[in-house]
Amino acid sequence: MPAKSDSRQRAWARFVTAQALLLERIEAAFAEAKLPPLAWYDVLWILENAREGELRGRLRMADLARKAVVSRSNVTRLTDRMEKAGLVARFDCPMDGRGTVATLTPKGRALRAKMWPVYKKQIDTLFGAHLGAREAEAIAATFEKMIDSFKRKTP
Amino acid sequence: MPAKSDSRQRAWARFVTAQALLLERIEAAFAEAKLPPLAWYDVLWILENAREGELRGRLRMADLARKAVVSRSNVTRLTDRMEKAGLVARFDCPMDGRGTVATLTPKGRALRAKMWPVYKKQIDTLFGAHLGAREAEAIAATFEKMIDSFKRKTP
DNA sequence: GGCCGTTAGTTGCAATTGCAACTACATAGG
DNA sequence: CCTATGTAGTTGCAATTGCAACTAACGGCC
Repeated sequence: MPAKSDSRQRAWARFVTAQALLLERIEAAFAEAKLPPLAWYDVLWILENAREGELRGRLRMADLARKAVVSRSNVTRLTDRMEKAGLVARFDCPMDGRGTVATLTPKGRALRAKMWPVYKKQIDTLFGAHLGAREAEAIAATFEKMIDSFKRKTP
Repeated sequence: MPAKSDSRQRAWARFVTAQALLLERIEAAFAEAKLPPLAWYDVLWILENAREGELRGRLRMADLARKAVVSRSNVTRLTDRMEKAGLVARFDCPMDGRGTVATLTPKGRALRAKMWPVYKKQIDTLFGAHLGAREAEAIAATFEKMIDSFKRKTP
């Protein structure tokens, strides 16, 4: 955002600011409801939707890290805390002696279900309310392009 | 992002993921160029563009915090580090004995100028390249709406 | 089979962050 | 004028985070 910024740069600036504001508010909403932070929700959701994988609901730590967009060491600690809270379980990977797989426990599944309405409400009022259906699709498609192109560069 | 997610929720999910990936890459680009993190750039840029204000290039700490979307305590530490690095200076606010104002030093201005090309390159290739001019304007306008509506709720 | 370069995950350590408590000052009301 | 209430900024402390170093184990190759 220099003095003369074109529309793309303005879009970037708003993009960053909007997300910072909304995430702040979402975290606050979780905290008010005495629920864990968004990062936990992400992990729970990723694990819950990992059933398509080869390992039926189990996910390698590195895959979890990639999907949640956090560092591997961060996933380790995150999983530590969530395991201590009884939300996920870790097992040795059957195919790879070095590997570890994480799964959701029933308690973890229940917590995700409890967190979702709180999350959804924030998404709807802060984000969705400002988007037409067509616009939402366009934005989803555009960002998906960015994500794909990014991953193509860093596989 | 539940099982049946409408387009707005998908848009939100992509929005969050895209930003996490891009910010990660941008920080890496700054680090590779031996430059400070993005948070420093933000502060430098905000201060450089604060000349419009009543205080001519000086900004109250709380205003800086609001514009950078960080907590007040965080602004204090951030400013501490940047002051130690000679990039900003702090003075007592003339209008308010409790207040402090921050300004850019020449060195700070120079650093921002040096960081911008690195930042711009990342924005252009990771973000701008996937946006048509019209689309960029739409996105900028939409996110601006979100930000404004948000601030109206929390003034 | 045994060695070598890679990869998976964890851990130590230092840096960043947020929340809550605190000090200093400002402003309103009596 | 003086007290009461609120605000600005900083700081202590605990939690989260990333980077780099480490260990264990895979896979190719001789």
